[in-house]
Order: sequence, then structure tokens, then C-alpha cells
Amino acid sequence: MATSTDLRVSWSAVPARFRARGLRWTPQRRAVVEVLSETDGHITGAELVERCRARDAQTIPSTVYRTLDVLEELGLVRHGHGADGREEYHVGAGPEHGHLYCATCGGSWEISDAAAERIVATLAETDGFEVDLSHVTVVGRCRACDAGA
Amino acid sequence: MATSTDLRVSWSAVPARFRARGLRWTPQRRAVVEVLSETDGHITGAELVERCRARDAQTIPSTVYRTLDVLEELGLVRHGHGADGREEYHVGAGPEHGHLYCATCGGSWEISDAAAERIVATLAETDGFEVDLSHVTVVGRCRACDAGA
DNA sequence: GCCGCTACTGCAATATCTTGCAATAACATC
DNA sequence: GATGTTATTGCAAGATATTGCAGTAGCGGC
Ligand SMILES: [Mn+2]
Ligand SMILES: [Mn+2]
Ligand SMILES: [Zn+2]
Ligand SMILES: [Zn+2]
Repeated sequence: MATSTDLRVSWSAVPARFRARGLRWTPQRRAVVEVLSETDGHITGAELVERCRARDAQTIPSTVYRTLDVLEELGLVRHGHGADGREEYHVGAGPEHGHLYCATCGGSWEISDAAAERIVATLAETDGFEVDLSHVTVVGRCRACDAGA
Repeated sequence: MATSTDLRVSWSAVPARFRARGLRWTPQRRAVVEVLSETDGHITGAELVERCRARDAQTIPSTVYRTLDVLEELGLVRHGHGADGREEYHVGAGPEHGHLYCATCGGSWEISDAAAERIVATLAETDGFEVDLSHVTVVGRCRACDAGA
């Protein structure tokens, strides 16, 4: 089966997780975590900054991005990149998955578990490479666009 | 077999290719193409700007990036993204290929043709998706790092 | 060789993300 | 509840990339 690290998380336990690691629980980090706890699925770095700014106009982007780095180290979020290379965070979205982006229509989909499993297995066998599935972004052309053109 | 659009190109024919399309051949575009013609394999957008600036200190980044867009439309280069999402251009590098990046050691490799072929076939079958192989970047952990840790 | 059309450039503003550094504020300890 | 340690923040600068717009200059036609 495909690697399946579940991202579902008890946000209420996060402050304790921070302190247990010698990290500090600050108002700025609380704001980021509150926004994330209300997010399901995906959010870009810029969107997160925007939503934090909506609650607190003083929000500083570098603080938000540094908080994301910490949350990712703790395994509470994972990031990938959109078709243009921008960061996209996976939050509370269940099992790991990669994304498919259609360059023609702009649509995006999660890579099916079946395909993910085969891709991970293929690169493990032929190249000895262990894939970070959450980070996988495949750009190309979707079935609909292929048919319509 | 895997898609195999060859990028080997006769740079001397480029000015005529531009004009045939109603595009103009300018000193700025000539500089970009000259740098590319001396490049084999890969170059990031920033590196290209830097090398153009080395020949002409007046080089404007937006002009370079716009020239890259045109060259890509003409099929003379293709871009992908590094592990951090930054643009990387494939130039004169033979058949299309994707890349593997080890997040641990920072190493990078081209995805083997065998693996590429299976990945392209898998996504075509299971998700009806036609992959742009040049744009594929897979991040994870290489064999050496896996063994050493 | 000149002219006109319009593709292209330069520039300034904007978006996203990172980094170094000095000042600040968590929090463990007492 | 005061204190010291040091993790964290705010800020400024920088790297990379995109966009709108007004002025410039390629180049096809004469
Ligand atoms: Mn791209
Ligand atoms: Mn990344
Ligand atoms: Zn599509
Ligand atoms: Zn490695």
C-alpha cells in the first residue's frame, strides 16, 4: 500500500506539543494554528498570511512562514507546490497524496491512491528513491481537455 | 515508450523561426539565446539572468523571463521547478525527463527512462492524465541517504 | 532608404518567500 | 511573583518572478 501518514490532528493538543519540545506558545503561533484548525484540505502560504491578517492586521509574513516550518517539522502540516511552484500546505487532510494540475484548464485533482502506490513502488524499485508523496505535483493535460482539443 | 520530444536545436536557425512567426529578433533576445546556446542541460531563471548580465550589465530580468516564455512556446526550452519551486529550464538536453531531488543530501538526478515510462503510463491509465514529463519534480530521499540513516 | 504598424523593452509596482539581526517576551526555576 | 535564559518576533533587505503601461524600435512594404 501507499505510504499513509494521516494528518488528522487534535489542534487542542498543539500548545503542549510545542512546550514539550522546548518551543514557545506565542499569540502569533496561536493565530496561525487557529486559522489552520478552521481549514480543511489545502491552503497556500499567501492565503494563510491573508487569513491571519484578517484576524490581526499586524500579522508579519515571515513569522507565519516560520511557524509553518515548525508545524511541518512537528508533522502537523505538509507542503507541496502548485503548478507555478508556489507553496501549498496540506492540513488535516487525511492520508498523504500528491496533485495533478491541468495546464490547459487550470483544474487540479488529488492523485488516486492506486496511481500513487504504483509511482512510489516504481521509483523505489528502479531508482532506489523514497518519494515524499505530499510534495508531488504533476502538471499536464486532463482527460476533458485532451478530448476537447 | 515515454514521450520523447528532443530538445536538440539549431540555435542558428532561431532568428528565422522568430521572424516567421511575426516575432522580432532583438539584441536582448539574441543575448538570451547566445547564453542558452552555450548551456547544456539545465539552468535556472536566475542563473540565466546572471549570465546575461555578465555580457550586458543593462540586462532587465523581466525581459529575460519574457524571452524564456517565448522560447518555451516555440518549443526551444522547457521548464520544471526545483525542490523549492524555483524555475529550472531544460536546454538542448535531448529527450524530455523529470527530476528526483533528495531532501536530505540535496542531490538531484534525472528520472530514469524506465521509471518515467511507467509513471506516464500509470497516470494515463488510472487518471486519464497526460503528463508533462519535463515539469515533473519528485522530492524524497535517495538510496544513499536511506542507507546512511 | 523611409514609413508605419505594433511587438517589444524598460521601468515601477507587486507577489511570494527567505534571511540576519537586535529587541522582546515565553517559561522554567526559584 | 521576580528573574534569567534563550526562543521568537519585527523589521529591513534581498531573491525570484510577474504585470501594466508608455515609449521605443524591428521589420515588412513601398
Ligand atoms: Mn511551472
Ligand atoms: Mn518544497
Ligand atoms: Zn484540463
Ligand atoms: Zn540523499
